[in-house]
Parts: sequence; structure tokens; C-alpha cells
Amino acid sequence: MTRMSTAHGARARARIEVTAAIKDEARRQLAADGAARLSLRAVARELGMVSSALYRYFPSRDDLLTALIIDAYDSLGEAAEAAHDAAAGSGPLQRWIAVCEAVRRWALGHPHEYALIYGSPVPGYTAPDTTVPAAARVGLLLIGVVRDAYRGLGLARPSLPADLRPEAERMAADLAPDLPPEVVTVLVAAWAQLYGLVGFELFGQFNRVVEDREVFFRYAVGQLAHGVGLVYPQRGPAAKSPGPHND
Amino acid sequence: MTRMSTAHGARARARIEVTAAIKDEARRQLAADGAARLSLRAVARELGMVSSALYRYFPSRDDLLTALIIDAYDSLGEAAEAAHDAAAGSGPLQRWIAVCEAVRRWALGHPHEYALIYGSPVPGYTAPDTTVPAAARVGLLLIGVVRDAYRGLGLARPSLPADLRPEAERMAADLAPDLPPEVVTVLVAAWAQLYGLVGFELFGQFNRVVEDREVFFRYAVGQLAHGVGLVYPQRGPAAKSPGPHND
DNA sequence: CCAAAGCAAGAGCACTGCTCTCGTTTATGA
DNA sequence: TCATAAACGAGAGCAGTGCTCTTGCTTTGG
Repeated sequence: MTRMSTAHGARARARIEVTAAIKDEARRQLAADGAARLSLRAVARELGMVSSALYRYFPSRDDLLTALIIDAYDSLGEAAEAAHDAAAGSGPLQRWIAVCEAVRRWALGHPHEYALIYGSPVPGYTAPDTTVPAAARVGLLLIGVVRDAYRGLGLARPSLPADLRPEAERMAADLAPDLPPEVVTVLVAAWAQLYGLVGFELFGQFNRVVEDREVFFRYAVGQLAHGVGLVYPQRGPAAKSPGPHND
Repeated sequence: MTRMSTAHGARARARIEVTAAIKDEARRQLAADGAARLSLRAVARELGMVSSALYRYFPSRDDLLTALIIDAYDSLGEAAEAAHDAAAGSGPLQRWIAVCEAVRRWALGHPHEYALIYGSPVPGYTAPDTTVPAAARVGLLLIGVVRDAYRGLGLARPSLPADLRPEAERMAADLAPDLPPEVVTVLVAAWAQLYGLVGFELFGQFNRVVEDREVFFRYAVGQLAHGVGLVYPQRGPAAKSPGPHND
């Protein structure tokens, strides 16, 4: 049995420091060259240790990657929460947009980390359950925004097709029992669509298509907000139509 | 100078066959284990040739990957077009849904190929312009559906914020000069959001969140259609509200 | 018919993840 | 206090990778 976990000697402290140093260097290489170029040997080399020694701290390359994934989720979650808190005084729509733009900004600033967590999963690698709580942070944040709006002034309740009812109620029970299933459903869809927008920009699908990604993203995200029932931003000169449709 | 391209001897035919065999075996390995596990040596081994011989046909691993990427785009485009043609008699909304569901079905059937083209780009690899036309097929298909709807019965024209106007007009000029810029803008957004939905399901972000992905996807895609101006599917018992918002 | 190009094969380089062994250091329990 | 067990760093080594270079052979085209 290992007894290192709760030990509190000089060795335990050293272990913590070395582990952190490995993760730092690995994160450096990840940010520089991407996940698949991340090399255990290169990390060890840079740290002045031999590669086999590194396996005392991470039993495999995938375990090191998992640690980086969790850190990336946390970093993204922190950025989103910071943006949310900075817009705490504003209305739900402004907070929604603030969170979405924080996600985009973080993604543009950490493209390889973003690809690691929201791009295609690393070959043969399946994320362990350890990553679940960290991954949920942004989602929880968006739920919170919608919840505030719902409690504050009531929210539009979209209608659902009959065959989606059971699924919608199950999702609502799992994610936000205090919200109507209709709202939770469109929220989950908007959540996925947000990452479609970010991913397309980040992975180059918008090349030669969308130039001014900033304003395009803001508009698309406003649409998403509208879809979940938050009012459409009716600033600007055009005040004729409240939404993206009028028939 | 090489003269192989237009030559028509036994050697040229052999070259074509070997090239196809390499791509087939590579596609097999790609489908089985994913892009990063694709090994030139393994392909050569399976084909009974030595690894260096393979470089006569593909100058690098990335070039082989590029060929597979183009094939994947074409395969996806073909599937989408087939689904579209099969729904040729139906209205625009049905065709829209048919195309979207074909994309999803193809993605679920070819997860690694989908990840290759719409997931995070392979490490250090940047797609050459060769892939652009193949990549555009699904987009063109969606544009066509919306164009038909627009020409047939007129389409809802969403309002745009002032700062998005120039970008919207540029996009419309590039993609569909015969469509209103507002429609093109929401269409591009819907296009990206479609891939957000598919990617989230495929890459496991819906694990423990969405169970009945089939009906959820259909609903979300109907929402997207509604967003671009196609009418919302008002079948089913609930006929009270035509859209996901009502205030 | 012969020079030029295409081709398969092999050896080799530098790199990877990972394992195993070997002394050494540290920590813990009797 | 002191022996035993665990943790550790270092090194060698295995199997695999992409890619290059050289060596002959075959096909092709002027």
C-alpha cells in the first residue's frame, strides 16, 4: 500500500512540488504545440530529470493529459465565472452574453487546451469520471443565469413536441428541478450550440466565411439567449422586430 | 519533371491502384483507431510493402491525412445530398431536417472521420486549400434549402444589429448574393450550431445529460430551422405556441 | 535503344511511450 | 533505535513511430 498521500514530510512536499513542475512544463508544451505533440520525454528533459522518473508521478501519458484536462476545465470555468461576477449588476441577458464571450475569449487564448477538452477526444483516450465535475462548471453557470431570469421576471416557456416531453423532464430533474423542462431543454441545446460557434471559429471553419467574428459571435449568442427565453437585445437603431423571426 | 500524372501505361494504372489501396487501408485504420493512431508503417505492413515505398505515393503522413480528410468531406456531403434528394418532394423544413439528420447519422457512423474534419485539427496540421471545396458541400446544401424556401414563399427576415450589417452583407455577397444578408447570417450561425449539437453528442459531452439524443436532436434542429425563418414544425398535440418564445 | 524517371527494398536516424532493474534515500512501525 | 518497506532517480532496453538515403531493378518515352 502507498502511504504517501497523507504523509507530511519533506518528501511529500517535494512530491507536490515536482508534480506541479511537471504539470506546468506539460501545460507549456501543450499550449505551444498541442496535445499530440506533448511528449513525456521532452517534459522530463526540460525538467532535468530522466523520463522514467516521471512515471513515479504520472503512471502514463494519458494520466498526465487527464490532469491537464481537469485544469483546463477549471481554468475555463474560472474565466467564465469571473466574467459572470463582473457583470453581476446587469440583467440576465448581459450576464449570459458575458459568460459566452468569456468562453470564446478563453478558447481563443488557449486554443490547444480548448481543443483538448471540447475538440475530438485524444485517440483511444476516454475521459474518466474525474473530469465530470470540472466540466460542468460553465454549464452550471448558464443554468444559474437562466434561473435568475426565471425567478426574477418569469421566462418564456417554449412548447415541446410530445415525444420530447419525457426526455425534457428527465433532464430538468437532473440539471435544474426548479426550472421548467422546456427551458432546460432549450438551454442544453443552446449550450451545445455555443460550443459549435466557438469551435467553428477556433478550428478554422469560419475562414473565408466570417470575417468580423467578434460581432458575429455576439449576435449569434444573443440569438441563443433569445432562444432560451431571455429577451433579445433591442439596443441600436433597429427597433422594429424583437426577434429573429416575424411572419 | 514528373510525367506520371497524364501517363497511361501499365505503370500509371498500377500507381492508381496502389494509391487507392493505401487510402483504403488507411481509412480502415482511421475508422478503427482514430487519426492519431494512423501509422504509415502499419498501413505499409498490412499492404505487404515496406514503409519507405509508401512515400512514393504520399510524401508525408500529413498528405495521406489530407487525402482522407477530403474523402471524408465528400462522403459526408454525399450522405447529406442523398438525404436531401430523398426528401425532394417535401417542404423546405422537412428537407432541412433531413439534411441535418443525415449529418448526424454520418457522424455517428464515422466518428473518427468526423473528428478528423470537424474536431480539433490534427496537431501541427493545417488544412490546405485543397479541402475547401469538399468542405463546402453541406453548407451549400443548406443554403440551397433556404434559397428554395425564400424563393417559394418568402422568408422571415430577422433584424440585425447595426454593427453586424457590413459583415452580413459581405457574407451574403460571398455565399448567396440572391439571399437577404439577414438570412445568410442566421444561416451561418445555424450551420455552426448544427455541428455543436453533433459534436457534443459524438464527443461525449451529452453523457449523463441527454439520453434520447434522437428526439433531442430533431427538436434542436427544428429550432435552428425556425431561427433561419423556416416554420416551426407544429405537429403533435401542442399547438399553442409556434416558437420557442412568446412574451 | 538508351537515358531518365519511377519504383521497392533495406538500413539507419532520431524520436516516442513504457518497463525493468539497480542502488539510494526517506519514512514508519516494532 | 533500528530494521523493513516504500518511494525515488538513474540507466538500459524494447517496440514502435515518421522520415531519409542509398542501392539496385523495371518501366517509359524520346
